[in-house]
Amino acid sequence: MSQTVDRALSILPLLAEGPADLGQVADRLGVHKSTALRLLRTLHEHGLVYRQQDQRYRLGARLFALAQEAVENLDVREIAHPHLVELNAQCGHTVHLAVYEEEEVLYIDKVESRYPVRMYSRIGKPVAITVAAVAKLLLADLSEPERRAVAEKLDYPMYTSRSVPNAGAFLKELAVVREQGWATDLGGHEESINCVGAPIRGADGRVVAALSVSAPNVVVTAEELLTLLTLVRRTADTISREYSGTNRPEKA
Amino acid sequence: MSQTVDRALSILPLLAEGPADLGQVADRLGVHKSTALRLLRTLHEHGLVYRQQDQRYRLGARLFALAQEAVENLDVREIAHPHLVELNAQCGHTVHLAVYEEEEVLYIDKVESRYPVRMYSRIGKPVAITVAAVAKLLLADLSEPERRAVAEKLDYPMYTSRSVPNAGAFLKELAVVREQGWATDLGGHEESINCVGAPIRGADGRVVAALSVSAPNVVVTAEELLTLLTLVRRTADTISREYSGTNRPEKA
DNA sequence: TCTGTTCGTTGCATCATATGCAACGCCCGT
DNA sequence: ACGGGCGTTGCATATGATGCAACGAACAGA
Repeated sequence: MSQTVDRALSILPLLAEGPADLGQVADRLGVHKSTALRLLRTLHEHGLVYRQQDQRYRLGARLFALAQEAVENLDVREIAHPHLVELNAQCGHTVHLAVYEEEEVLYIDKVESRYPVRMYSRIGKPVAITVAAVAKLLLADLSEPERRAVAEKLDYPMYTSRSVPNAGAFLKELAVVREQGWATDLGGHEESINCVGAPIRGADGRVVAALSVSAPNVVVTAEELLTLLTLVRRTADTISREYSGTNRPEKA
Repeated sequence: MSQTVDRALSILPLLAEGPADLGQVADRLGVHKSTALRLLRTLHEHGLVYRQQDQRYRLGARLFALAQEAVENLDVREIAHPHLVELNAQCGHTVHLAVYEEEEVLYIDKVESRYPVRMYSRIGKPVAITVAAVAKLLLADLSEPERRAVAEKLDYPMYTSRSVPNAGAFLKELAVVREQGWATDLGGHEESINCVGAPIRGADGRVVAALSVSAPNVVVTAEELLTLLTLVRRTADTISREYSGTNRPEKA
């Protein structure tokens, strides 16, 4: 809506790909160098871009600080955190907390596994939306038309042979998840890793976040997965109760 | 330099404090509501702000994704990471990697302690600049006038009784660090935690990053700290060599 | 149910402001 | 010494951002 701001902001994803010099930025924006310069200067003043010694621009430090503050201000996260830690203490595996926003699912908290096997994931990182247990949980709660709309738009990368292959299969999976109130990812993202997840609901019953436990194939047998499931669901329910209690829902 | 962009970007730190509605944003920017609306809309289109159900604005998901991509593109981080993991494997404690940028020091990587005691820190979080070992290392490498300028500008919060109290003491400490080529934080941030750190240098000898090991007081005796020191320095030197080799310094 | 208030939204006329141009200066390589 | 590339600056133009005023919806109180 505001051309100037629009152009300025377009610079950020561009720099996220890697450092770029003034000319490159101007070209990719389709504007004159002097214009690009002024935009970059403004971004620089706000700390969003950083100028390295070779004069090329990179994304700047304030970006991290902002993302950091933002994530710390999420009330679900604050309430959930101690419970995630406890869950981790009980099962030892990696615990994730995720939310849905604007067609993306992203991790907002994580407690690392006690075991040497580590999952590659990071707070703020967009989740593999078509396969992750938390993603299924969050999307399953959308209205039927929304679910369809989103499912159609997604890509379905085959991380493994057990990844969800297409929109049809995904919608079917979402229906199951919606029905049963929990979700799994059985080697759909990484061959050797299974996850079990459960939804966290606000006072109005809508899913506001989802948590999951990720455990390596070798360690967790089918029965173990079942124990994990009950544990996970119990934790999620506890968080839901606490969240609904302390936190008035912002409108239904 | 660009008023419109400047105003738009001013909204971000404002929202970092917590969600705000249109009126609040307009007031704090000192502009008309319609103006604020257009700015927010533009930010929204780029995913930097998110509108929650109660219509208030929050910082958005893309912010995280951007910060994420940015940190992953740092080449020091990429090179250092395996060595940090190995260092962690050898000593078991939390390992941090940090860089200096625009008067801030921030963590860009972290390997968690094997022990249950966890430090509160997060990638992207600004470091307690006056006390952390990594901060001392990074600042010690600045030119003398720069050091003085920065030291004057800083606050010196007394996290503990052993925190660095003022600019004078800080500059003195930096001189020591500069001289000896390593740094410590002995309970200056958290009473019970000690850190040892060493600098990572580029081909031109300038410090490009710093790493540190953080260990709880009770576990690490004076002699143990010494073993950690040699281990830490060795790791840092290894990374320095690798970084200088593969990576032509961007100008001296 | 009606009324007053608050808050987000829209269209529009005005002019502040972002834009592109052209010229300059700098660094680097030849 | 010379030429090319790149970042930077000042300036005239008109584009596009701004504030206003009016509308509409949601809400509270009577």
